[in-house]
Amino acid sequence: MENKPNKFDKILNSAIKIIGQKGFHGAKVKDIANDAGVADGTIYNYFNNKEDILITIFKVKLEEYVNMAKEEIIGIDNPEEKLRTLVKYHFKVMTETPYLANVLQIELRQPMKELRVKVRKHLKNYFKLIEKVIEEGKEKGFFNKELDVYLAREIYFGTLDEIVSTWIFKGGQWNLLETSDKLVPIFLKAFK
Amino acid sequence: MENKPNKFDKILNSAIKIIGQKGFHGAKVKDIANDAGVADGTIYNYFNNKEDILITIFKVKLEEYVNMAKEEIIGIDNPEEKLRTLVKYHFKVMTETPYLANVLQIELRQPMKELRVKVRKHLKNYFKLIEKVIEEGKEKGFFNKELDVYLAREIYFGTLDEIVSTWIFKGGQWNLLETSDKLVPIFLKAFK
Amino acid sequence: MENKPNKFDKILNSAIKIIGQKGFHGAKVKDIANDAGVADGTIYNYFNNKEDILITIFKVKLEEYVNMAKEEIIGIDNPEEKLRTLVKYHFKVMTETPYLANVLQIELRQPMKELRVKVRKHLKNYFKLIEKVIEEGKEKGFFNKELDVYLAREIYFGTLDEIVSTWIFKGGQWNLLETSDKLVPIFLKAFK
Amino acid sequence: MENKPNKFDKILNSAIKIIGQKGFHGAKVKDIANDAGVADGTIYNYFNNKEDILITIFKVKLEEYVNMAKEEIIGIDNPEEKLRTLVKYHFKVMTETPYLANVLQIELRQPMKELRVKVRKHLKNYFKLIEKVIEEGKEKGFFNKELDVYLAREIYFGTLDEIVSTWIFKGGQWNLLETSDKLVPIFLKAFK
DNA sequence: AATGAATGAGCGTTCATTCAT
DNA sequence: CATGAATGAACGCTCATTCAT
Repeated sequence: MENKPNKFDKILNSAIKIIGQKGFHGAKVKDIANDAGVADGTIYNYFNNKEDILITIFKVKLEEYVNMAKEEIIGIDNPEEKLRTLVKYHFKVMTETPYLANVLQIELRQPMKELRVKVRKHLKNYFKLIEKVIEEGKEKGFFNKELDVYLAREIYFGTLDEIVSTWIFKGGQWNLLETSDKLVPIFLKAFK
Repeated sequence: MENKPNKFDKILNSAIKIIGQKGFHGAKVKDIANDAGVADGTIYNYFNNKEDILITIFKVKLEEYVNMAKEEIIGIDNPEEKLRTLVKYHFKVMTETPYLANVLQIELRQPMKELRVKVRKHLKNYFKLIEKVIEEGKEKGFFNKELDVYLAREIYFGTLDEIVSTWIFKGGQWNLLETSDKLVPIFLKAFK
Repeated sequence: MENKPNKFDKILNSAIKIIGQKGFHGAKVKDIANDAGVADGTIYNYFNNKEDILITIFKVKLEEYVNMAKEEIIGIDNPEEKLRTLVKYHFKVMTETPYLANVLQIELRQPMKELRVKVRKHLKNYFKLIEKVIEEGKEKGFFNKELDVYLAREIYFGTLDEIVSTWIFKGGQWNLLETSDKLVPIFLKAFK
Repeated sequence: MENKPNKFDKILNSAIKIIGQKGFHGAKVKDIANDAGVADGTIYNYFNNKEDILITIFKVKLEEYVNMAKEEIIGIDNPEEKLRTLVKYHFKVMTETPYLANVLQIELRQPMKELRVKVRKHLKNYFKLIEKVIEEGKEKGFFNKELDVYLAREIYFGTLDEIVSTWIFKGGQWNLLETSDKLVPIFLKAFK
């Protein structure tokens, strides 16, 4: 139970690093294997093929992310405060794991349709979490009763996505946490 | 005076179609040539290489887009009305030219860094247009004097981008114009 | 009778320049046409194909060379003096027309067998000229009666060829005429 | 310990054969792979690229040649005898490995300058060997004290090169060893 | 499980040649 | 004769995947 997980994790982390640096197409299986310190062929003992690696990154890391995000808001009652916490957490993770941020931001828009479907599937739980918070905000009277939850989630996620994209694009030159201080009040107004 | 532009346009439109369907990597030069009804080599009379095709799509089509968008708001005084018009125009174009929408939405996040830089460069004028409208809204008292224009533009663009992404992802099953009717009031509230 | 020869010569000289710089394979028909100030297609009004250009260079330039070389020794009786003159003339031409020297030195060893046959054919008259001088030297008692004329010609031509090759290879850093002053006495001893 | 050298040698020998027949440009990587009984891609496990194959031929085969040539003269004291042995050995190798002879004779004059430099580099040790023998001949009083060693080497190599070129060109119709019996005395006279 | 040599389909690009104008 | 846009066959090289050891 220890050898395999170790190697699996090693490969997965190397994949995040290499794909984050070079993109899915630019990342060669050999590069990932080298970085992980295993032979090319070994990768195929843990993953079906190259696509499977990417999909697994999304599956594992987004699940991790959602679980952590849920823990972050576990003691919070106020839906507005929950939202603020989620935004901060999003920016924090992106700042602290830049390779992963690159992968999530960029590979989410997979040009290969079938791959895109598989990849976006794992966002669903993240979307659900956000939608639940917004729903709760509506129920508790913080947000507008007429607010379309799905649209609000698109505003939420699209905005965060764009902010991180720009931030990555500009080389991560500023502190995203300060951005969240300006962003959250606007969200709250928007959803009122 | 007619042949050359015709062939250039033919190739460009075929490229939009094929790249829109299969993504930049999935689109083979041969596919584009076949679709345009020219020989492979002919493409290289009009473009330096495959990358150049993608960059040219962004250059030409975004310039066209921005020029048309500017015309759309030419007679309008009210900044809120301008914003509403721009949102509608965005959704209209995406609806009417789905292949182009695909290219713009997906290839904007090029994993190849150098290519991404070149591609995003041509968004600048679109960003400027939005920022100008928001700025004007602040000056005329429609929007909050404290509003960060760049952040507002990221909300605007990120949201539209995400909405269109989801819409494409779901196969374009609903009318984006109805979405705009719900979205614009939220933007206006957010920017107040 | 004037237009055509003009253009023919222009193309031929451009071909010598470009092939001399880049080699036969490296020289593109377009490069030659550009340098000659004509359209690509025009070349095919004067030459059957690219190979024909190279063959024509050898034909025209070697004929010119042999005719000039013959004139150089026209008033000379002494076969040793003739040999000295031919060596000097060889080095002089190679020094004064470096592009041509490049072509003759390098493209003579055409890897394409059929082309090589056609190219070397035009050396024949040059070989004959040398052989005649050596023959004459034997008859007049300057050279050894037992000397194999063909072998002597191979020594003569092979040596000059190698000297020029080395000289080109080293970037033409020294004066070939000085080399001839050292070389000729050795030839005379060898053929005695 | 046996597979890898085998495959490397197989590819190298096939390359000599194919390049010897068709020239460097005419030899397709696929041809070489087919002849060696390996897949195209396998070649790139042993060589960086096509150029590298040619350079390696020169490196390996000329090193082999020089080592063997050195052994040939190992027990010989007399520099004239050494020279005779080297000439015979040169012709013997060219006769026995005609493909290699083709490659060495023809590809030495690479039109591609950078490649030519790399290729000729590996001749240096052969040149040094000849020069050493000539130098020794001068010191021991067999050759003229005034003889320019580099020029003598150019005569030696240029002549052998031209003789083999002509011989290859004419289809190898006669015995080169007989030529050496006539050539060596001329060399000895020339260097006196 | 692990290895890494071997595979071979696949692709972007070049360029000699043609031919309608 | 001159043009130069169009052609399309051809090739070096890559790299995900396999499989004998």
